[in-house]
Amino acid sequence: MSTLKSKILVVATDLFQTRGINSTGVDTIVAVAGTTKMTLYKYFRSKEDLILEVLTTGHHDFQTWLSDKLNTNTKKPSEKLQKLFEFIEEWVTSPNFRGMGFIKASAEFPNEESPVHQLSSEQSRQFRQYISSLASEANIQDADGLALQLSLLFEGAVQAEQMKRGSGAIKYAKKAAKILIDGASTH
Amino acid sequence: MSTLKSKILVVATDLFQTRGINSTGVDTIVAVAGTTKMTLYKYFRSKEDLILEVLTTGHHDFQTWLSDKLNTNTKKPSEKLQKLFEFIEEWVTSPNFRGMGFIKASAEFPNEESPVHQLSSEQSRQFRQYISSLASEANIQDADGLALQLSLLFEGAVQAEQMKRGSGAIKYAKKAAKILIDGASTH
DNA sequence: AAATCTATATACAGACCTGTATATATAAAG
DNA sequence: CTTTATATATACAGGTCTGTATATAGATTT
Repeated sequence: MSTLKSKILVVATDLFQTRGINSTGVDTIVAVAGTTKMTLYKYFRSKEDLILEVLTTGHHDFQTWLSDKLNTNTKKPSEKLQKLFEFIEEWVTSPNFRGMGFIKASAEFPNEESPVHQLSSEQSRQFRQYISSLASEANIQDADGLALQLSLLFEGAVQAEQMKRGSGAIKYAKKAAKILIDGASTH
Repeated sequence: MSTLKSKILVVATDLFQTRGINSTGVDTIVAVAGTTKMTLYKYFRSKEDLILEVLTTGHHDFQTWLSDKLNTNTKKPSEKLQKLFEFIEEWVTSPNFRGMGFIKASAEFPNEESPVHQLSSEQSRQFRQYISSLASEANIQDADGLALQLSLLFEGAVQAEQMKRGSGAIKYAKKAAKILIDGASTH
């Protein structure tokens, strides 16, 4: 991938997260990236295309990082679920953290017909599905229910952490997750 | 309050919730409300003023409804905390439910200098504070911690319910809340 | 050295948005 | 009936945004 294209993606990810997607014009993006609109529109057909690619890249990076981390550091399925929020905390508090795109995107694009809404909604569903599969492997009865609860904690904590770095929300989310996982495991 | 003004407020609340705040122009609001821009700008100095009033009204309505409900239906402090999510579920699943304004607003206005961001952030803090006071009265040690956890569940569930009515998220949030409250009460 | 590819600089069309100005209707009150 | 207050209709100024058109500079290849 061209260095300019990836530079634009990085800058857009950052600006979308800190200033909002709709409030960030392409002029601002190219100015910060140190290029021009002509170049941006060479690599992305439209701003919507850029948004979709930012979302796709961010989600892919997160999912890859998380499943790698889980697969290399744990063996037993039950352990994976327990370690999940450990790694999420690590991700969220890392300097590379630029927020979870789909959380903000679904709020800024509430129209269900919007491709941006559809993608972010799909990514949210995928992540919940991933948690649910971990819960299933750990022999938890209501895997979908637990996955939904954990995703509520996750999305809430990420949003809080986005709004105010070092809010500590993720710490309490982790504690809550442990309690919920333990509760769901016993019956 | 003039009927036209309240009509504009109701319509704006609805459109902000379903289409997003930034994506809803004042032309659309007055068209749906059956009036004109001149009238809107008579009652609201600017669109930002309208947004702030929508937020204030919505939050006030919710807080009033909730504390009334808690005060009339329960006596013991510990009961209030237990009943909290019962009533929240009732609120969220009621036909009148038009979402919690501050959740969406804080996502659409991430700039900390924005008055809209400041108000929505303050409302989120106030609600958390209210939960914390309930927890304190129920003699829970880490009242702030539990309040943060419950607010994560609440905000996550409301957002999920906003995005897809009847998602059932609030039901699982309620179950999770019960577990967390019980856990925090025993030690 | 000539041709080609990539990025820049700049201007602009067309759309949309907020907020205001002006003129008109309607209805209540003196 | 006349005055006054309230709402409408409509047009528009000024700004911002996306996306494109045009001309130019630099660098690499032939």
